[in-house]
Amino acid sequence: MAQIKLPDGSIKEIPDGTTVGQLAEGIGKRLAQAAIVGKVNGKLVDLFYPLTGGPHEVQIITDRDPEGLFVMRHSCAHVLAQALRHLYGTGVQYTIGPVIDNGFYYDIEFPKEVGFSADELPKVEKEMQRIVEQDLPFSREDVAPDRAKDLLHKENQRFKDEIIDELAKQGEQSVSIYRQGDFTDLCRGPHLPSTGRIKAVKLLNLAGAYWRGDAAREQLTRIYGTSFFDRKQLDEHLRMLEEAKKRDHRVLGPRLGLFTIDDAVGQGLVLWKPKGAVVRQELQNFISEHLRRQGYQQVFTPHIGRLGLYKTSGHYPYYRESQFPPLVDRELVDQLAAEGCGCAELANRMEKGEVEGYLLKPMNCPMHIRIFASEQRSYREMPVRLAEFGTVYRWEKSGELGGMTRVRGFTQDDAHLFCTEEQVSGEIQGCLELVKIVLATLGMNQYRVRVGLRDPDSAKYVGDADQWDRAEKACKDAAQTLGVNFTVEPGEAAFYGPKIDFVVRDVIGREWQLGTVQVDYQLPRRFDLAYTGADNKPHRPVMIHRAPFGSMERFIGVLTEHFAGAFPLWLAPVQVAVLSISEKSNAYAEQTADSLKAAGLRVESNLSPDKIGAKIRTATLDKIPYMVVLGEKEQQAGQVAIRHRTEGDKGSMALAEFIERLQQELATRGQAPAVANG
RNA sequence: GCUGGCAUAGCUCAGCGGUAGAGCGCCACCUUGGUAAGGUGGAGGUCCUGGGUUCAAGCCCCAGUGCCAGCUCCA
Repeated sequence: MAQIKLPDGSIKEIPDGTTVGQLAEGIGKRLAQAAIVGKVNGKLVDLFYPLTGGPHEVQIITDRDPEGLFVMRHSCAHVLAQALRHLYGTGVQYTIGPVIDNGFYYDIEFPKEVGFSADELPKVEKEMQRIVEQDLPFSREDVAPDRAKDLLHKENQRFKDEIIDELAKQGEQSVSIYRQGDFTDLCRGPHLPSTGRIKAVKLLNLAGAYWRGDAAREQLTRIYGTSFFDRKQLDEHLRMLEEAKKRDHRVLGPRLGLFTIDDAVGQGLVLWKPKGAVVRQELQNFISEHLRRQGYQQVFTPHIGRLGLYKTSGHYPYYRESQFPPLVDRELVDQLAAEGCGCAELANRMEKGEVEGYLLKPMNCPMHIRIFASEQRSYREMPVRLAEFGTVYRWEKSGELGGMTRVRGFTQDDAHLFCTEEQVSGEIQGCLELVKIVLATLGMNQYRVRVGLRDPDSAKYVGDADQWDRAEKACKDAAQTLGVNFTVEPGEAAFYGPKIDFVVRDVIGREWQLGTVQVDYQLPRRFDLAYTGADNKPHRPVMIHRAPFGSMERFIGVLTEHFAGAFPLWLAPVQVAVLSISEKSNAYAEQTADSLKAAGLRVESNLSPDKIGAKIRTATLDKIPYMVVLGEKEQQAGQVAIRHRTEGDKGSMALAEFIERLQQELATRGQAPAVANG
């Protein structure tokens, strides 16, 4: 007899060899019908998995469990590969087909004569549907690795060899083969009882992918799909994808006049248009207030600096690939040209440090360090906190660029804190507090925090172990004090010190690193920085790099999506739209707009001959927070009729009162709604 | 950088190897209106760039550039 314990705590005795499916049947008919797979002692197994001995903890996974969806999607990947073989012949090579967030994919190598395109996805879907309707049962066979290879060779598959060899090397005595109908695949499983359990499947797009993620190896076609247990959920998911597309900052940004990226200017170089500049300026003002409060000092530094500076910092040539090539000193170029020096030779000499040149700065820190080093420093003035909205340039590979989130020139809300060893902990806390204020004010609560620590088994880190221990503890403590969920990730530290990253997810599900706080022992040493201690001896300061927004470009890109372009009043490029009912009221409207502008508000008037409905629609689509509707009625009463973008008609009030309320809302940065009903 | 797809009016997109299209936007005129689209007319094109095939190329071929998806990378 086998002993099993069910999730409700009940204990059952069943004959040895009873399958999970049979167990489900014994519990209830409906459960058996809904059953997808079983979970035995925490491991997912097929319904035909036999239970023996025990005691085992057994749970029946149904289509209502997340694991059920996972298994179904995995089975979908198999059906996809099967359909492709039906349509494009046995020359179709299938490699790996895992489940991912919100779906699955399969990496395929098509025979050379097949030019597979996205247009054919519906055809493939139809074939998958046919396979689903046949309701083919999935079966499993456990075989020795060599036997598995033979089986798959019979299916014409060669990629699987490599996976099987690896499993064998890991000591696996047997591997599992799954089959449904005429399809055979190496797979860990488990799978659905049969293909008929797939209810709603949709192939989404294709993309290139490398075999084993290695650019040197075969290029495969990755086919993405998703599936759900009912049509409604699939439709809802597809609708959400559409919705997400509408929030995409690459669409919204240009439409709302925030920024443009112009091929004539260059790839990955952002042109901030007037409305985008307003948003950026407001954010910078906001953060500057907090910088002053926290005792930062603002500095400005140039866009280029001598190559030698970046050799000292270690940025050149170590990160050469991700920098724009150096600018070479004019006189030297002339002289070298006269000598007949070629490009290869020039690069060579530059590397060796024989050629003077300038680098478009990839980071601000070396220049801030030189500011710190420009004076003799006493422990009494520490910490020194130097802040700059500093623009840096990085040579991102062309395929990496996109929108505002991955660009070649960007402005960091950067700062470098030079402090004593004892001050590190407090300074980190101050940095995190700032990030927390920023994100809270903007209502961005969907972020995660990563504390990157050193890998204890690696020797690549600089600084002594004591320092590291203290700094890592300071980072962890600060994250704890901050009161946010954070993960500790050993091996994720920079080589020069531990770090804390804030990662935000955008509407398409991509994650972006925004704010970052990093402790650095390396640069103070490379630049031989020192301050005089109370003991009248020189001491090495510790540096902290921090950027709460990360970069203005990326931050505003993500922020645009976060608000779907509808910025809160304090950030809105246009805060109030003044709309005249008819041209008879244009004069009153203009006068009102002037008063609003005089009060410091950003105002746009619409005095066109459009009807009021159309004007309201336009202003609403432009995401302007407040509308002032002005007709003869308002003029006679000496009032303004207020409409809020999302809340609709707010009734009339005196202009002075409206201004007063807006100013209140601005003062609190929208933390308290200003124009309430009435 | 690699693979695939795409590139036509300011925007979103149709388009057949044979005279370049629609909707929105823009401009003008009519209308002077009351809380998400009033009507009419008009302007606007290097069909991404450079080559090639063809009597004829926006369409077919080659190369380049850019964008999108993904891979790889991301101090």
